[in-house]
Amino acid sequence: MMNTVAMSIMGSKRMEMLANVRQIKVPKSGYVLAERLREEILKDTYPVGSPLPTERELVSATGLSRGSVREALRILESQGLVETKAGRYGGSTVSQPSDDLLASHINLYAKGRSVSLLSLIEVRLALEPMVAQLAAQSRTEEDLGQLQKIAKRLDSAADSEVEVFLEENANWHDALTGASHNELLCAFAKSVRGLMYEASRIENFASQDVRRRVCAAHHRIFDAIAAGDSEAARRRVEKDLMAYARDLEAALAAVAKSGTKSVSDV
Amino acid sequence: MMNTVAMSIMGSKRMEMLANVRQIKVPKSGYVLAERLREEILKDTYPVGSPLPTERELVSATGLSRGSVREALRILESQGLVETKAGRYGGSTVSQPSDDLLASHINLYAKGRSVSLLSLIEVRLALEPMVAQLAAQSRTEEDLGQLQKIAKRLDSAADSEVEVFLEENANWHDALTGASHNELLCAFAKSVRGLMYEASRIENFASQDVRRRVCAAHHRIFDAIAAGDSEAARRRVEKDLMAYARDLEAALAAVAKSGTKSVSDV
DNA sequence: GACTTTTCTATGGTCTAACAATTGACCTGT
DNA sequence: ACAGGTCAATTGTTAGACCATAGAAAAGTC
Repeated sequence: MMNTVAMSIMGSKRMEMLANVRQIKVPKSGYVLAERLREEILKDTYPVGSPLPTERELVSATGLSRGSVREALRILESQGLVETKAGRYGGSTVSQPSDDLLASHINLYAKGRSVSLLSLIEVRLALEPMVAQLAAQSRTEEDLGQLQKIAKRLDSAADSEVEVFLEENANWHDALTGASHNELLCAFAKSVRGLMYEASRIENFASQDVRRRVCAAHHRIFDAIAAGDSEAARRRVEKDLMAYARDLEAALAAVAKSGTKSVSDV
Repeated sequence: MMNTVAMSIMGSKRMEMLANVRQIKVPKSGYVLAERLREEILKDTYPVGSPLPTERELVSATGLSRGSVREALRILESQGLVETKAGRYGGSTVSQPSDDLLASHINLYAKGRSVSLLSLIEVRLALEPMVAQLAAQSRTEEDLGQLQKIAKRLDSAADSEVEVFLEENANWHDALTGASHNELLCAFAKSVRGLMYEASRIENFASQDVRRRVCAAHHRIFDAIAAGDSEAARRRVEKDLMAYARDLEAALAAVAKSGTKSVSDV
């Protein structure tokens, strides 16, 4: 037993210690390994395709079990940093995160958080005018050829199947985005466009009238980009996008009387 | 043995079949489970915090081994869709991908692909003017108070330690970004800013002169946002950012004679 | 010699079984 | 009322085995 004086002293000592120890975080072994490997990979001394140690080598190097090693590899794989192949001469290799992977993470974020359609439009309104501006500055002859080829297909699809039109329209936008020659901007723009596409296709929104207007708009944008007039390209895209946003808003108001539309309502 | 006639018949049959089977992809079991759970989670019928089945329940429900189930959970965890806690009454629960998680994936993309500093500036130039514009439209009184508080601390840090200044500057930008009340735009802007911060702090770029100019710029932006003048806010940010880009370019040109600067050179 | 086919084998993919560590609820004594 | 101990369900981790895959290399065939 202890008297009250001793206890109060201990109490104060405890307080002192508490201030120094704080929260202790004991990470799981798989995450620790993933972290180490990630650092090593990002040091950039290993070109894409370089082989990582085999699972069994990692086991003996780390002292962990194969299960933990494999969990680490799954984490890195879903971050796009490694790829794994089975079979002899298989194994894990260093990889670069793909556009699609980043887009899928952005999608998960937007869907998981039920981001509103309005927010998506705002983001698109931030990205796409810049895309057009950069495309006007950086486009190659090949970019122009590609755009023109798709525009042709798109024109002929304007009067037929909606599905085909929508797909070719997506292709056209992807080609335009690619012409900006900015990977990150590209990845952002593509995934936001994909999200809006999902959210708006349900509405049966693309009437023939709308489709004709879209084609006309594309031609004007193309001309500005072909001429290298970045200011005109930006303004055109901005204007068209705002018109699109108004149309979409009107269509939604007509259809839905039930709360805010969000990307998860698909 | 078989005669040549029979063989040629078989040959043609083989061709027919080939056209129908195509490429067969055998996915790993963990990924299949992750996919199913992801769909279920995204159906949005489960609020954040809902418990998933325990690992052993998943084992008996799917017929997979615990290892495969755990790999599936690690995948979902690194996508921010579930959180897992140990202990009794622990287990996995539905979660929303956090801003930070999305930012970290964007960072991995940019670092893994060695995105150039120029590209980052371009993306920022797309995002931040829109952030300011939206902030001017949507800012609450609380947002303004927060901004002003941080601006005060920033002003007093302008003449002292660079580190403190940089941190408060980041805080100010985060507060501004938050005032736009657009989660996705927020997440984009924050991570791109973080990447540029990393890439530019090395350069010892924030001279006292620069710091003073930054503070003055912030005040002007604040005034526009407080007044609700979205056009002015947008123009100001755009102008300041372009000035910043020029300064940065000059500083880099002065320092580095060696190739293109990229975010991986840290 | 140029080609198919077979065999070989290191690698990831999967399963089983067990034990350790964790942690919130509950009980118990004071 | 409350500090501490006990309990039990759950994740964390390991060990060992076997299966499936897929390139290389060897063997066979024309």
